[in-house]
Amino acid sequence: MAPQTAAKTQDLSSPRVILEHFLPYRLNVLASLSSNALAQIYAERFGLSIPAWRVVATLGQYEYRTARDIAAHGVMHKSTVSRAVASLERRGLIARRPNKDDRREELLELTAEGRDIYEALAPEALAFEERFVSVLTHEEQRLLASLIDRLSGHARQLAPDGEVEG
Amino acid sequence: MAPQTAAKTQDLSSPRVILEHFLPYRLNVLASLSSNALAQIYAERFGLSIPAWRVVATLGQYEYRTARDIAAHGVMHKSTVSRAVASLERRGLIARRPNKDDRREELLELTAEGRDIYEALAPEALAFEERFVSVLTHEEQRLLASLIDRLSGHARQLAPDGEVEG
DNA sequence: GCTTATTAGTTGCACGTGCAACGAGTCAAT
DNA sequence: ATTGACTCGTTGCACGTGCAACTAATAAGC
Repeated sequence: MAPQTAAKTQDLSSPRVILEHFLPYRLNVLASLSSNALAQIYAERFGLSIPAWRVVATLGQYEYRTARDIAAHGVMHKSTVSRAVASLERRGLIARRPNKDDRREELLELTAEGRDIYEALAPEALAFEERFVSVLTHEEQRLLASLIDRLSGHARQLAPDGEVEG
Repeated sequence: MAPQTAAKTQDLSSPRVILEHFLPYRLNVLASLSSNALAQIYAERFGLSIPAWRVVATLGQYEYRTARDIAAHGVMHKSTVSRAVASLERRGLIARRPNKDDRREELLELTAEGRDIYEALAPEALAFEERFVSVLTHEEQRLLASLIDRLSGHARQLAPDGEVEG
């Protein structure tokens, strides 16, 4: 033991990251759990990848969107969206239509068949979410949502540039 | 309009998923934001992938662990861990030592060099976490942690089988 | 009008990852 | 001892994804 100071041996080792308490780690585990469980619904039953599901969900919600909007909104890389869009178009689930005002971009929308899938999927997704959060009271759900919102807003400032995989 | 009932046209369309309110989506976006920001630290400065960082962090915290433990604990696929371990071993950051009691498994530990990296990384990871959650009060942080814990426990029951990417 | 910078979207490439199949080791039953 | 079920870890394969470079279109500077 050091004679001069009362330093404990613990002080000589640097701080440790306790993974069970480490927020980025915990968030990723929880996000993966929810993502994978949800993916079983849209992957096994409709053959949709995660990005494809997001494109369908965005167009189901918003009617018309450009690929760029979906990428920014869904926080995905533009190449990821590009490939998901190409795949969905090959399957006849979405249609693209050039924007006459700016011919660089294309407006995307669900076809009738795509909307059928969305309308089959949406209730199941909502039902899953309900099961998922059923351990929390409504008040806790509301609180969690607001904490996530504040953290997300702050995190986007910390990582300012562009798209982030979601 | 239907003459008999006061049904609105809205009622004819199926329910929609509002992505901005959809918890699996929001969780994934937030997890990605934190993950990517954190990855800048250990990727750019130490050349570690996410799984490699998790192996190092686990061994930094626990001293000895098997690959299987790390996979289960870190919620990763065993092949993912296997490759991260192989890569870290090639770089001389971890060492493996067969378990004499059960020669199927190998005990992993950080080498001196691996520990150096961990000790450089851990304070930065903790500092990042602090910046990340600094928008929340301590009480809110504590609350968020408990909500995440309860959701994670519940989610593991919903998706019972095995490993989940983190 | 021309030149340069910027933006939407695509694609080749490299790489990380999940899956399934496999080898090696353990354990239980007989 | 032998068989069969199970577990730890590795690896071939296919595929999804990020990155950077590219095309086409637009916008800005002059």
